[in-house]
Amino acid sequence: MTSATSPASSPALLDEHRNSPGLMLALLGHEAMRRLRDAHTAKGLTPRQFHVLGLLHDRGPLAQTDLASETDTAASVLVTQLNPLEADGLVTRTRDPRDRRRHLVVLTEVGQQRLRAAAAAQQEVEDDLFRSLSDSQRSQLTQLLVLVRDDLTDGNEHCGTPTSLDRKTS
Amino acid sequence: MTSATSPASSPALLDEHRNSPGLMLALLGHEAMRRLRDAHTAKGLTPRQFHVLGLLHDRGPLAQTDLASETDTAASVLVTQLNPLEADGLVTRTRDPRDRRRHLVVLTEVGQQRLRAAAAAQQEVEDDLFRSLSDSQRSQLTQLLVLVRDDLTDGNEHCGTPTSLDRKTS
DNA sequence: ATGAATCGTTTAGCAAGCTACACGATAGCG
DNA sequence: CGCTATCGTGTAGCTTGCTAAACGATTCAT
Repeated sequence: MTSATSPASSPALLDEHRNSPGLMLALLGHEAMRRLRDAHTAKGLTPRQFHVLGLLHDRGPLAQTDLASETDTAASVLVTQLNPLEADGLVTRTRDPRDRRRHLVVLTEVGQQRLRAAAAAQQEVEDDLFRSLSDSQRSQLTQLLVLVRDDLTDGNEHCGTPTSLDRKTS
Repeated sequence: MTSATSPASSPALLDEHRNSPGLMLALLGHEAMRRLRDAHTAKGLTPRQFHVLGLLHDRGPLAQTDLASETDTAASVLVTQLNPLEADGLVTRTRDPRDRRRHLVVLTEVGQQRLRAAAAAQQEVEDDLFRSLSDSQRSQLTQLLVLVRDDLTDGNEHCGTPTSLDRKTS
């Protein structure tokens, strides 16, 4: 009988991990994503669609290939995101006169409105998420997250991290 | 050279949101979860299984109902997590003499070893995630995340947030 | 003009995670 | 004794998000 009812040997592993930044980041991030997603779907958009609209807003008309690479989605997936957008008139697809294989995706007026509405909803969610923080705490958190993200994306995009990045399968 | 076809009206929405704490939290959390998950599966555990083992470690033998409620999983799901654990000898199921309907789930020696190994791997992942932060920055981040989490779980478990919690179906 | 490559699209299929329901075994109440 | 509730289990099905492969249309090099 190893340890019937006595967690004798080692100190509480779980409680120690409960406040570990990694786990909290993962868990809170999950909750945050859930809420953001809900905010967007309430406006009739998937997160990906929001991302696409944002890209079009900031960069002007783009071909689908560009959108696909920017948003890191397979072309075949992107199509399924664009179809409802076009059907709802948030976006138009017109053939690129220079290269008639391409579809230029253009953000419409209605699309801009929806984008703004969704962005506002997202802002609300965010304010609610961090309502427990003071302004300075919130910007502190932002700064720290920026540091972590920039480090990670650097490691990702430059070469690959020494430790254990490019793990695809298995 | 702003843009090809004039996103004239409003300022860059996307770039503004790129550094928003909510989005970063969601994205980084996603990445963190992916890495933690990978660390655990490399040790042959699902995150849930890790959670279960941790609970057993800290609280001693538990009945499945207790495990289910603690980990917030349906009983029928818990079973599918426990089966491989028992098959691998990380855990034993014995009938509770007091209530022979119950199965007392006990963490074995091997289970403890696996748990510790997985915990170590998780620690590694975490150190890698936050390698860009100094010690004080890291504990700052931890503190801020604790604040946010405690506020959120309070709102969740006490009553329900005023804004928009209990959204089940839509 | 012909063949190879590219862009967009469609469809089929997979995988993870979950819910819902039915079932056998046990407990406990009257 | 029966009736009802609980615990653990298995199974069937759904959803979401993805990958892979095939295809028509177009471009481009030769």
